[in-house]
Amino acid sequence: MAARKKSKRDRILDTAEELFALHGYDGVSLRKIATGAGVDVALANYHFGKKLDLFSAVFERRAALLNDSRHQALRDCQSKAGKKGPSVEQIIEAFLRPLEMAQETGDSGWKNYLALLAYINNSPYWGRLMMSKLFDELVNEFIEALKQALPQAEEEDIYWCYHNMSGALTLTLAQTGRIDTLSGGKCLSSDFQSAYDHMIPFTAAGFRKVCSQRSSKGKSKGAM
Amino acid sequence: MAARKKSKRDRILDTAEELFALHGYDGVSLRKIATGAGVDVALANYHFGKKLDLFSAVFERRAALLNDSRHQALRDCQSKAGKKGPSVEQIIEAFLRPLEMAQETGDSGWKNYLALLAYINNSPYWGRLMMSKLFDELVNEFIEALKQALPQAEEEDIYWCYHNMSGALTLTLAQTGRIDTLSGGKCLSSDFQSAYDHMIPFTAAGFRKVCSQRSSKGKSKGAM
DNA sequence: GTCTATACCGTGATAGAC
DNA sequence: GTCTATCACGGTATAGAC
Repeated sequence: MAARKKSKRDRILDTAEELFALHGYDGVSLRKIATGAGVDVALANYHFGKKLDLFSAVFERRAALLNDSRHQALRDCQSKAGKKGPSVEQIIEAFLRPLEMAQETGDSGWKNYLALLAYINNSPYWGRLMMSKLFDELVNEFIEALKQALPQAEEEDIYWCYHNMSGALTLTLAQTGRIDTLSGGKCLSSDFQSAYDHMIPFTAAGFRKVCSQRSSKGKSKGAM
Repeated sequence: MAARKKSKRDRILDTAEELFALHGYDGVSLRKIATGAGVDVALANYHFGKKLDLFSAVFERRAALLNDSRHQALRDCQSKAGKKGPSVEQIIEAFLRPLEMAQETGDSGWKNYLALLAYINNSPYWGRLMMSKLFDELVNEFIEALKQALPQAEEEDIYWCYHNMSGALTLTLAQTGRIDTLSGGKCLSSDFQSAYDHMIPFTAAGFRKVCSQRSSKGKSKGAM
């Protein structure tokens, strides 16, 4: 590992990323971060200011890279698909596979970052505060593509399907090991390929089902 | 509200439930809980012992009730279905609707409890520690029923589908308001009926898709 | 038995001295 | 960049009031 070649600043970010992902914002002290990174307590403050600013710095560090690779995956599948546009499956593939690839790099930093993303996205407090600024633009691109792939769909249905997909993804990113226990070891949270190979057809089928039946909202809607 | 009629002990549990759901275990102090409940700091200690024990007490308080109503819903749909057994849709309905009903009681305690469940289930730390003891038995009943409804399915596929369903549910329970923002107010986290009316066909379609195609594990499997 | 007041002592975030 | 002081906050135990 070239870990010891990293600057102290980067080691603080890496350690903070790991600990915040595991214990959340309040479960981690600057002292533990400093100890883990092998630096003095005050250095985090010197580089990043307040604890909250360090948290934001960690969250922002990899966001642009992630958005770029997902954006690029969408563009690729769109140009491959030509004028008719990509299918639901292809769009979802573009939305999800870059995350699998990030988790599968040997770099545990990406695994930790994505677990942190899961923590933030699932939190009523942090989700409201921090998700929109970094991820709305990208998500809206995908929502637009999905609307075009499902032209008969009601807008609300698309958003609810996206919500369900996002939930499945979030739990996958969180790496809780729950599926390991439930399945008696037959499935593993750490088996990313299996996770995404199942998640993609699962969510695509959900989109197709919900968005093909006219108005699944339960109320009395008429037209087919 | 009959809130002022509650015992101090119950007010501590209610306040702890609300604050833990919003801020997580470490984001809440016993002093804030005491203040919120209108009691002395030491009273939580008197009734529940350590902070961790209070956390567990909150988590355990409604678990049996919840398990009972879901268990009953499964039994009901099984006896209604007769010898052929219930469909995937009916089983998922039995798994999810009791949660919608709990969220829709005027009692905000259930909403808070289920948001806390989302926090715990999505946490790599707490999930490992606390989910199995209270919920494995019930989940395994449902997994068994699903296996019977999808006899051609590989066991791993069932578990991965359950994982995806659990993720969609978890994000719904968390009440993050993210869908409100993304949809520009067209969909609301607080609109439980819409949430479950979409989640049920979405996840059922996912189960059917993944569990009908022989082995979606990606490797070179032949048939279908 | 239920509850309050209070004390203890560790931990934490942050700022200022070096 | 680093070390150290400060000062608030937090978990918990105890003594005793009601």
